[in-house]
Amino acid sequence: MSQYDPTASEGKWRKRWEKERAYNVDLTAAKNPYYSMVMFPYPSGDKLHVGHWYNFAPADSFSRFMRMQGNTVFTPMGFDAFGLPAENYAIKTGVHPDDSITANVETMITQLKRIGCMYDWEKMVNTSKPEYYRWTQWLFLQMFKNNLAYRKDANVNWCDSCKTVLANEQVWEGKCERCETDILLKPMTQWYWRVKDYAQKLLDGLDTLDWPEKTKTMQRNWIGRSEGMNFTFKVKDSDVEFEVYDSVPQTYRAQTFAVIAPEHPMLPQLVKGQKNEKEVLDFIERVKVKKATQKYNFAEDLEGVFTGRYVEFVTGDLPLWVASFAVMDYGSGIVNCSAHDERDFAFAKKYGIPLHVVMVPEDEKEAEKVRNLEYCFCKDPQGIMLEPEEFEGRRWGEARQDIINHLEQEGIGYPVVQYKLRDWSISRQRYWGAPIPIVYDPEGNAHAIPEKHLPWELPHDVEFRPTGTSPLAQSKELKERTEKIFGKGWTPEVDTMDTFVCSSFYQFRYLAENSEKEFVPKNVEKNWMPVDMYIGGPEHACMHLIYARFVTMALKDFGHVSHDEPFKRLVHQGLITNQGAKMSKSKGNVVSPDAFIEKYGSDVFRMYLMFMGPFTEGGDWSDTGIKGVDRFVQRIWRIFSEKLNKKVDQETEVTVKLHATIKKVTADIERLHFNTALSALMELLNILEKHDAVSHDVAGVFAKLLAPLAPHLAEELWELSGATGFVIDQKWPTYDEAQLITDTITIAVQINGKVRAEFTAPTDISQSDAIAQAKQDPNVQKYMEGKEIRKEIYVKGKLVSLVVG
RNA sequence: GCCGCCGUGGUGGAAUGGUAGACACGGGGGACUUAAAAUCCCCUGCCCGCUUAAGGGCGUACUGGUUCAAAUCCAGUCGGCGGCACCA
Repeated sequence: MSQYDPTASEGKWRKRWEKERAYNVDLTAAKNPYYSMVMFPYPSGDKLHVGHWYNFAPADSFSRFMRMQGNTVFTPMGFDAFGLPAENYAIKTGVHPDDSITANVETMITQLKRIGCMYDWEKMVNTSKPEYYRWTQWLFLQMFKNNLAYRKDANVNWCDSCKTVLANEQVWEGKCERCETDILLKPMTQWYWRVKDYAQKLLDGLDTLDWPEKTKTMQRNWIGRSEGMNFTFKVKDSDVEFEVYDSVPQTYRAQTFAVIAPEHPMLPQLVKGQKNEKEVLDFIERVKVKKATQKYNFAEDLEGVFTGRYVEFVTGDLPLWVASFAVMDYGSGIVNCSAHDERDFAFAKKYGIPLHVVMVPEDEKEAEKVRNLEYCFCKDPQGIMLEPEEFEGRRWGEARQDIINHLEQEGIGYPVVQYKLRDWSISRQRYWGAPIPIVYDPEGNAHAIPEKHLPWELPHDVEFRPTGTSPLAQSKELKERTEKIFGKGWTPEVDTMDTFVCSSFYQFRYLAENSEKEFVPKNVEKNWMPVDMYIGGPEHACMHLIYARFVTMALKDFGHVSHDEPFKRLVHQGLITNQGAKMSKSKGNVVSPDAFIEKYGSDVFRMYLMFMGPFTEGGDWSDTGIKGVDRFVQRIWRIFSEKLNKKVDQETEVTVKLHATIKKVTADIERLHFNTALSALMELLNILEKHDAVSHDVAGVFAKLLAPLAPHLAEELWELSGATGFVIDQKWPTYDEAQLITDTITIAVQINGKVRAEFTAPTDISQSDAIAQAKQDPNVQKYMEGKEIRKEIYVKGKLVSLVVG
């Protein structure tokens, strides 16, 4: 009895695929292009972990399926190679990031190849190589040229341990996401990209995408569109005016005070010369740091101080307070406050600021409580308006638009739309990233580096030890290069770009085949974009996946690409945990695939991951179940190598099961239900095992159905079945609906909803015959005895339901 | 607090209105073997019944509802997971 030897077989087929360039795609000539991508990995020094396999292997199975369906499938692979880990490693060991990354990429490629994916390695990208990051810089220049890049002095999130600025997304509960050090504030000049300009477009585009609803909802919340009105507040005894945003302008009459964010740049000027100037300034300093460095808690951290200033509004002169809860990055940083907002209400109560009620509940008892300021009544569509008098008696929800129109007519305010989304800070005070292609003249003005000087290379002569300034500032070579090209006194920008910039456009660079001449060939881009299927983790829902969409939209507006959206269909794989916990080095619960691959081969391992449960749900790792998949593989091999026979009178049972399996496996892989596709194949095998011989045709179909899931074994089986060529080049099998029909069927009989009997009948039995036959069953008769039949239902081919009573 | 998802045997899971537990893992029993591994066969939701059986009851987190029929749809409750949370 021959044993299947996965190690020998898998190596053999990988070599043959490579030799015959089975997975290399001619991008210009492709028919039915299907672009299938996974989120590219970071090349860490560690080996591939279960999470990588769980992402890449099922994604590959889907790609293989699409290929056999007649598509030219392009699945590239690359490396998101810039970023902190390599730099931190360099700081620790002195190994240059370029060296460690190059080595890591090499070992990672070897490991990735063992999965047996259809990657077209000729189109690989590595974001840390000059031939890639010249385009990262080119992208920056496009943004700069089109006024989507700007510089702004801002308090940035500063991690004193990593010595770097962090994006809002990288701050976790006031701590650095990486090292958990408390964030400090540091004023710095940063480059920003105007994502906010695209807020509406980013929002609208979501409706066109085949993405998980959950992810779309997360993006919608992240973008945070809100409709309301702006009012103008003039500061009393001053020329200063503020536009103040209000999302519930219905209750504008209730406004009795206003608050300003502690971070507001005008604040020092406003309080200058006030009696309590020092008190206010001290408060601002303290709260600013507190807000930036720890999670703000509405109830516990509610505090403020009176500025001594008043603002003029139609409701009178409102005292202006500095309040901890006011946010600088939303609206104008000034908030109008009323009795009809939970926070405002709590704040006013705490500091004894007068409140004025303009809306009450319908219930008179409750209304009385609200009038007496016993609790805050807000945002209830049924609330009854007391003011303004033109709207007295109307409902809060229903009167909204009328009040807005009224306010607009009266010139008190004007409608506006606000977004929570903030512009993207792309500057990083780090070494290991793409240098920002900007130089400064002796007066300090920013100039774009002309494209002919790209790639603007990352200098090599830097110390990695963080000093608080950007590492590039130490490079003599960079300084000299800048002066040589631009003139004496010119200085280079020393910040590098956020790695999310690198990963925002790689889908185009795969298509460019690393071309130096163009960002992406127009015809290829038009033919292949958008990406048909993008598979990766849900953790990127609000960063990478918004940035990539923004960049694509911007590039389309600049005329470089032809579509607004980069990823037509998105799927998130589930998470594989170990003993219920996320696998991590610190917990020491990381499962290494290596031992399993060694023992069972890559086909078994990837099938086991898929067999564990639904792809999008992940699951908890267990290493006992893999045996079952190994047995499946060995049984396939044994059955086909022992029972294969040219002359087989195929029995109906086999034919029916075969067609049913084709149908089920096809539907299941389409839905990414790999677990049930596999169980269908196991069922088919269980049937085949009962028969003495198996035809070459059946073996061939089995090989094809198996090809997406176990690519190596399928080739071996295809060869065994006597066929030539690669199984992956074959057409996906089709089933014949007529062959699914059996001679007899089993019909269940329900009495009052409970199954009491079943009988076999000809497939084409009529409704009346089925019901008649059901009634003849002795057990059924027992339940019908002395009772009247009230209703008879026949579900074709499945059951008879009788209602008696 | 808000939004979303989920809850099924000892375990992973299957079934998206039509015979709950497919397919596996684990467990029990048997065959083969000097023995073990491997392999093969049978049993395996819980309970009642029985020499064997026929049959019956209960059962998809909980409580109700809709329906001839509910794991599936609706309402509420409890538990778990994920995201957001000062956005005026």
